Amino acid sequence: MRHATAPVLDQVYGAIADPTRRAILALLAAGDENVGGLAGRFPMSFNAVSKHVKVLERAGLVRRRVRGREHVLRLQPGPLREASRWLEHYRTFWDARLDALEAMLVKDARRAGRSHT
Amino acid sequence: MRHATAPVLDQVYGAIADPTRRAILALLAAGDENVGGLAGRFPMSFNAVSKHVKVLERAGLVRRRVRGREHVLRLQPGPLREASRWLEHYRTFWDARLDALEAMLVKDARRAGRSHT
DNA sequence: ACAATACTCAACCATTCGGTTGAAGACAAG
DNA sequence: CTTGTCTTCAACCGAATGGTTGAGTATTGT
Repeated sequence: MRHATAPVLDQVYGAIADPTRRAILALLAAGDENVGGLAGRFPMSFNAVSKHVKVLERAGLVRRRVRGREHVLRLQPGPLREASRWLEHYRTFWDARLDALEAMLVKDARRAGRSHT
Repeated sequence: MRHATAPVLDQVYGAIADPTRRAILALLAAGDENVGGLAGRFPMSFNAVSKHVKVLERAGLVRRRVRGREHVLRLQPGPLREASRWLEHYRTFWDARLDALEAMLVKDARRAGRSHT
């Protein structure tokens, strides 16, 4: 159970931990945009948005294509797939583990009930 | 497409963005543990681990039950399910969006090919 | 009663983060 | 060529993070 991709996960989960960045991803899902197009939709400076985009880019969630003076951003689904797979895998694993634990507790409770009857 | 649960997501994704905390969750999946039991497995101080546990607790991923002088931690799957659902939902959505976009590009390329043949 | 154990709390430190402003660079349009 | 537009870069700021150490608080064991 080794995490060769741990740094990627760090970056991806770190990136989507911020609501502004999740919103940017949601906007980009509706179509490519340049930085200014995104910035207009947030109550913060252009530069702040530019920084958020850079974080998403470093996490591999967004690709930038420079076209003239505009930088057009496109969603990049690969890392998200990976992050989702990791979470989903562990979630089912943990769920199963906790279900088993609960079943065990129920069994114990039943035994205890029988013993003092 | 509203995010009523956004703060929860912030905390959960923020929590699992750290490799130490992911490792703690993995350990707890193998069974309940107290803080010291976890701390022994990491190359950092007891207090550092205690802090990580507190972060996981605040994110709702772990529940603490004080039993005498020991604090025994148990995995709490609820928030993880939520985080996983969110990611999975958006992932499929984004995948579909990008597939559609690619299909459109392919169609355009085909048209372009026909036009200059 | 005393010592050891399992913790938390508080202070501190360096680094990162999320935001700002101001400047400079690259391109477009007049 | 000059002006305006789209963007990055750099410096700065306050707050949060991830780590440390030191002290204090319960609880357990002798």
